[in-house]
Amino acid sequence: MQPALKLSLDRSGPIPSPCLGCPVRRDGICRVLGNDELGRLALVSVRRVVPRHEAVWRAGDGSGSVASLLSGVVSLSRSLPDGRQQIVALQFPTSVIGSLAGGRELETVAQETTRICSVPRGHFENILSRNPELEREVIRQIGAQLDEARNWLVAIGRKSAAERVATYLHMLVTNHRSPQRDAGPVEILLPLSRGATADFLGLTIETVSRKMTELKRSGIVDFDDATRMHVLSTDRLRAATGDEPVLDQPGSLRN
Amino acid sequence: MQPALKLSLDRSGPIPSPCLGCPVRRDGICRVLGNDELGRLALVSVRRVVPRHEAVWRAGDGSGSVASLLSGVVSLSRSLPDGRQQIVALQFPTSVIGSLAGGRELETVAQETTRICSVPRGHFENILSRNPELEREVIRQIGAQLDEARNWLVAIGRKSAAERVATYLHMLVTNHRSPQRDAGPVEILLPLSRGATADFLGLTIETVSRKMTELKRSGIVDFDDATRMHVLSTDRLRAATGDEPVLDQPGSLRN
DNA sequence: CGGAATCTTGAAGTCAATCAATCTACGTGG
DNA sequence: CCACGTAGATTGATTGACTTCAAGATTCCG
Repeated sequence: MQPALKLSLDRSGPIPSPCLGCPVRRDGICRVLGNDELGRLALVSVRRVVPRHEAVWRAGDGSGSVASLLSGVVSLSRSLPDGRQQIVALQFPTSVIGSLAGGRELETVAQETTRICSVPRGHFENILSRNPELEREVIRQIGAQLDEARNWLVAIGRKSAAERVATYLHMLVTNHRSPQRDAGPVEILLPLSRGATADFLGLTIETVSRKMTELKRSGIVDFDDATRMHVLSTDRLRAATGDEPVLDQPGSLRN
Repeated sequence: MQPALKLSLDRSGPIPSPCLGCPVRRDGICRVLGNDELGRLALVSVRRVVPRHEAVWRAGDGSGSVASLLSGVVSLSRSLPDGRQQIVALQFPTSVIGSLAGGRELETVAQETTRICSVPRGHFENILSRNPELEREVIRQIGAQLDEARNWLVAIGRKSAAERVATYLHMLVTNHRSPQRDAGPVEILLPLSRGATADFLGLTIETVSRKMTELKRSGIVDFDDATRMHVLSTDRLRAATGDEPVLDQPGSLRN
């Protein structure tokens, strides 16, 4: 990465009020904008709270918007005509969702109570074309999403059910405590219902449930209830994902 | 899309000689460059022929390049430490491959004799930062690849073996005769071996072979040999992909 | 022509799906 | 407050699709 270019030379002006104390100000896509552009963006942006299990927007709702995820978790999914469904991505805060390139029609559903900061597509594209730094940031974001989609492709295509579940849980751990060093037990609230988990992992509800029970019985994780998980050994969980060369850690299951 | 902006006002100058008669000149990513920039790009570009089944480059070969596919077919794949492999994308001519955003280390292998036009990553990024139109084109490309990866995620995660094979064959048909209207039998040379097809579809060689035989026995396609296919009914093939609402076409199999 | 890959085909085995209860959590209203 | 109803989750029994194992058949190339 290079030092910021001088193209948006308008770092002047006050921070627009809606953006003051925005939870995503530091890591979101808007961080590359000067206060001036940020102000223009803030003028057309709308904050919205989407309750758990409600659609953020419908698969093909015309014009479309681009939004930043402020909090919560959102699933992007696609269905076959006979109803089979696959979640193709989970989005966590600071991610951008909506009609950015690709334009594939994806069902976008809040899996937790979710707050977004939404901008009409046209406005976003205007600001985009004026801010090369923003364009590079968009490329970085889409690239990261492509990378992730391909990683899941490997998981869904080649991993066993147990490995997929472990991979999902391990991803939650990684997302939770960013790049922090591992250590003691972590408590994590699973954002997805068993059904959504199944749709994400290309499995059935029953299989997901069974594999979670196995992970629990083998002492890798524990559950207070269906959504409250304790990770007892991050190492063994990672070993169960199939992503690491096995060091013959006893108890690592692959079925 | 908007009419070309006046930013690269240097459409002047002669077409650089290597680009004269380039098979990708019209549809490749370079089409958005003026002759001036194109000339600079041509100076640092290298054409290369990669024989079937050879690596275009290795998973992590340092600096990296960005290349346009001139002809042939390339697979991008990722492996688990125990050797299980998944092809995460097939790339056809006009596509860009290499270290563009995402940066995930992917094994890149020619599945047919393949010609590429390659540029060192640094040079490409320089030209990229000078040409907003090129940046927008890159966003478009990555977005399309994201879209495709997600489509395959649905296929691998939720479709039966028979549907996956049909989807693959149908994709080849679609790629072959661009958006042309369907009609009589088409002959298509399968670019992937059975093994590579299995790695692409998340199946085994045997299952791929069996499903192809079933497709043949049901009269949807025919094979002269393992790689020379005749599509007898594009409609029934499409029906077999699972992507279309079924109109109760007799003979459409889903097992 | 011969030998090695690659592909096809068959038989047996296994993992995950399906079918079917049961259990738990939660919200509503009596 | 507890009975009741519903939705989600777990658990068990069985089925079935795909894999694995094992021969053959075919193609490719020296």
